[in-house]
Amino acid sequence: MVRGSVTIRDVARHAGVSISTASRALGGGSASAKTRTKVQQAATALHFVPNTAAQQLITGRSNVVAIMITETPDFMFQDAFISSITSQLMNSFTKANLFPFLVLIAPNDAEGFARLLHNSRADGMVVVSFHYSEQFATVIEQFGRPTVFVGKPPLDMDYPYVDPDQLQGGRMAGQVLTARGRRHIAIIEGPTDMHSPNERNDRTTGCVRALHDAGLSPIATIPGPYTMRHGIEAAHEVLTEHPEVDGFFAHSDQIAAGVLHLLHQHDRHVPRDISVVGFDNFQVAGLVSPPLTTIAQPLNQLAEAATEMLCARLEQGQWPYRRKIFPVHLVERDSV
Amino acid sequence: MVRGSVTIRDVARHAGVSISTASRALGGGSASAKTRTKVQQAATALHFVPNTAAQQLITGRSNVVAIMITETPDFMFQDAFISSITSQLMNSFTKANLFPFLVLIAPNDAEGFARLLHNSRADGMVVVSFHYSEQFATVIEQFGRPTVFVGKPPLDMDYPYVDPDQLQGGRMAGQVLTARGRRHIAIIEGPTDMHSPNERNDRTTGCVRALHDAGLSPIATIPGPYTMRHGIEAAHEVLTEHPEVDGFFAHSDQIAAGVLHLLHQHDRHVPRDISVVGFDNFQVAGLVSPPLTTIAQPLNQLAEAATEMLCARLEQGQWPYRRKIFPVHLVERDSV
DNA sequence: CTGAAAGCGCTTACAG
DNA sequence: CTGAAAGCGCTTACAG
Repeated sequence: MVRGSVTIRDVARHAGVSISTASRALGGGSASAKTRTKVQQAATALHFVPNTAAQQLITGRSNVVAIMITETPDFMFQDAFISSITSQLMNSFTKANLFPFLVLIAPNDAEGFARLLHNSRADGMVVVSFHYSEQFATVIEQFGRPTVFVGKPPLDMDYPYVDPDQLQGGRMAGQVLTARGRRHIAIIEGPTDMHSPNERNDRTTGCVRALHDAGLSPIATIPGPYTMRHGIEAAHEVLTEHPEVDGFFAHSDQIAAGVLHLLHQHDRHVPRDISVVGFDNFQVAGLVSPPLTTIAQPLNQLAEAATEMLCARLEQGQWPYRRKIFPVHLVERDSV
Repeated sequence: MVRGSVTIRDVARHAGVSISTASRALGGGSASAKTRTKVQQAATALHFVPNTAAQQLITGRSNVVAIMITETPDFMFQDAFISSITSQLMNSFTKANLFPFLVLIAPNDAEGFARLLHNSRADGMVVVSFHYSEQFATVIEQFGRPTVFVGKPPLDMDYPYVDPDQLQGGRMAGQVLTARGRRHIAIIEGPTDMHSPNERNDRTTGCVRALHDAGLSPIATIPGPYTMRHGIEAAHEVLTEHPEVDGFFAHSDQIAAGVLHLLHQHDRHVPRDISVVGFDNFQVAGLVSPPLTTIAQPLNQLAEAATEMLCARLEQGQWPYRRKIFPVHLVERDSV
């Protein structure tokens, strides 16, 4: 590992074999058992560490895989979805003997993204949080190596992906609200730039369908970032313009926490006066007051599936499947 | 970027010059203005992206810098200190044209650490959260490249570092408690494995000195992880064994949040009956009830200094200085 | 099973 | 300023 250190040439000499034999003995090539031990002992004795740059130059493989996140570092570490899925991905890639490289970049810095991605030397990539822009789409395309999305990619980007069943999640949220007798329901959405401009958010669509089944329509649909602040501001807006509101479907627990916070400030009792449903089932869902009824998504399964897909693609040269959708389920607490 | 793609040879041919001239024109070498434009145009036209593996093989430099964190991914993303310092480091390294590689590894997996570090191809490293073990110390030593610590390294590891003034921070905490008339003060420490076994925690030492100046000693000193749970359990222990307790110094805001939580459960009023001081001044300090009086440390300055030190070492071949200590300050809220 | 040779894509003395 | 050549440390056909 130290600069100017021992090379395979030294190992070969020490073991009394040629360089090519040493290389084979160390790797998977053919070599007699005797030679193999001799060479491996030499390598150990000399603390030989192969030069990854040279290996990569020959084989074209780095065993590095990029995890792409278009968020500011601050947000990434505060956001439970991203940090959690990222940590799961790092775990499963490491288990698969791949080396995760975090490509963390602000949503407006496509050039920095290209540089970082290139310098990661990655063989493949998983996109965790993608805020759409043409430049970013172009960089991913030019990357030209196997790439899988966590979350459905924008319509014009045809990449394999894993996703929780968003439609079903939205439907469950709508159903639990209407079943409770709520009739004036507002939807506080996540950001709109994570899918194509003309595409509707699946969580919203699912919810709208459930409302429709009960003869209803949402009284408001307000997009924004996955933050508590967005929840607070959106709930404020709804309360002001639609004081009759009696139900909220928030697209994340964090947003729901903001909604609860505002309702509490305005002395609207949850769940007596108003019901609130979240999405994610993260830790915060159990900590807010009242504890939040929410839709749980299986993050670990998403991460594992993404890893498996990418590994298969890297090893067998083709995707085992193009997409995998995971069921979600309702976690009932006290906010409905 | 695509496999089997354009090389400098293609660029040279397209520009009508030799490979060596192309290389010089693209890099910092000598070349006529005319040649330089010609080559750069060719590179752009062909979408040339230099092969970093080849560059590294020649120059011995990758421009990658490792950020080492011996924690489980889960903890890292939940811990405000680590995630915050990491995100600041990533920012400042990126600004310095270096590529941060997160080496995130469980505290017991020294072998995995060695592999990850090696595969990062890093030119240097900054150690953010170091839980001591001989194996880890050995891996860092064998890494053999410039390494700087955030936080004072264990005594037997002589690496340059940046650190907030821990001693002064502890002293401030002690002083604000004694000034408030508290006389039965417990210290809830962070982990003990982050410094050498026979070494005392500097935050504790500072606090003990302040108590000593007031003719006091701590009634208890309880180490543990930087978590809310540790705060809860330790406060419970103190309350049980030393019911006379009237002051807590928690080594992190997170621990303090746990202490506050437990005191609330046991109907001990803060700050009327008991005072609590934290450390960090993270967001949680303003959110708990009552808002927490705490010691603020300048994370961004720590990160920037670490980056500067490492950059200087990488470019000029020597450390500009071996350590840099940053002042901390007391942030008074309502818990004392 | 083993060794000599070619070559991955660059950079950098060395001559001119 | 420019080109031909050497070489970074490996791996992998190719012969034997």
